[in-house]
Amino acid sequence: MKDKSMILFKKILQSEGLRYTKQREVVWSEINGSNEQHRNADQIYLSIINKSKVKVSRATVYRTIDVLVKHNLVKKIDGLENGSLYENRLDRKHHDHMICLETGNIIEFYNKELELLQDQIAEEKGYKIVRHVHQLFVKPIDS
Amino acid sequence: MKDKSMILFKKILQSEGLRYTKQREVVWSEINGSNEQHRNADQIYLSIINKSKVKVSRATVYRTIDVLVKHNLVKKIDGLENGSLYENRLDRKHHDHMICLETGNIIEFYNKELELLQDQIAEEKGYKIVRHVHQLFVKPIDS
DNA sequence: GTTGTTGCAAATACTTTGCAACTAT
DNA sequence: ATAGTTGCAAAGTATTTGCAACAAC
Repeated sequence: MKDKSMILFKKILQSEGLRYTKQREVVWSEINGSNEQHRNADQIYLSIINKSKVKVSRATVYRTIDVLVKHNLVKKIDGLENGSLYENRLDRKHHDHMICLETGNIIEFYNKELELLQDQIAEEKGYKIVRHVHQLFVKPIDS
Repeated sequence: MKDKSMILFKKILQSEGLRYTKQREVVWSEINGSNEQHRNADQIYLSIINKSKVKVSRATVYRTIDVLVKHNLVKKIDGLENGSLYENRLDRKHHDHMICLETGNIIEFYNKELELLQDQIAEEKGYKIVRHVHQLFVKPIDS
């Protein structure tokens, strides 16, 4: 599994004419292997620094994430207050996010009807959706 | 109309214990009076500098927009590449945005069914929506 | 050996803030 | 007169970039 994802990553690097390096490996393995699904670049960077013996800089974290996002291994969540969050996308299906304003907790949701409705709205105006951002900022019902 | 919106703004300033100044007036009147519905802070600032005799700084534009956003006279559109856009919200009904990736054009849309579906999704998880961001990044169907 | 990659520090872009001068009340 | 407001320039924040040293092929 860890192996499969790394092979896939290598193929992507190849397809882009990029080299396979320890730094790139460790960035992808940190994102892909962590239970933390919603972290910013700095959290990912610090996590690597703490547990990995490989030296990696913030610049390289950002540069590697760019490649991962481009090839849909990682999803970038933006539109939040302070920078973007990143989540592993490999073997995960599409979903959007509900962000609790009281706890900062992030809840994932997916609704097929809603997705279809979106497509339809775009189509009616003569467009097709390339990507979308759908975030619900919420509070617990009893608050 | 211009008058009504300014009276409302004065009331809001009062309610916040803020003073009515030429600078604040001109920022709100620029946003409320313009046909341009999707501008960033700098565009609004420059537009004021060009046509108004009142001296206003960028800092004041940002500070005034904060008040306007807080009181729902202005909607902040974020999650875009470079900074936020602002639109007049007075006497306008809720809508979301479709952003054309080819032209940068912004198309507004509103779909009641979609709004209800959203509420329902949040409710199912025990939350109520405070605000939401829904942006469709699109391309023309024939491209 | 050649060419891509890295870390660093500086640059960038948008926005916020401290402060002394100014202005509304 | 007093307390809030302004403009300015500096600081802040997240991310990107130029470049010399370095590593993968």
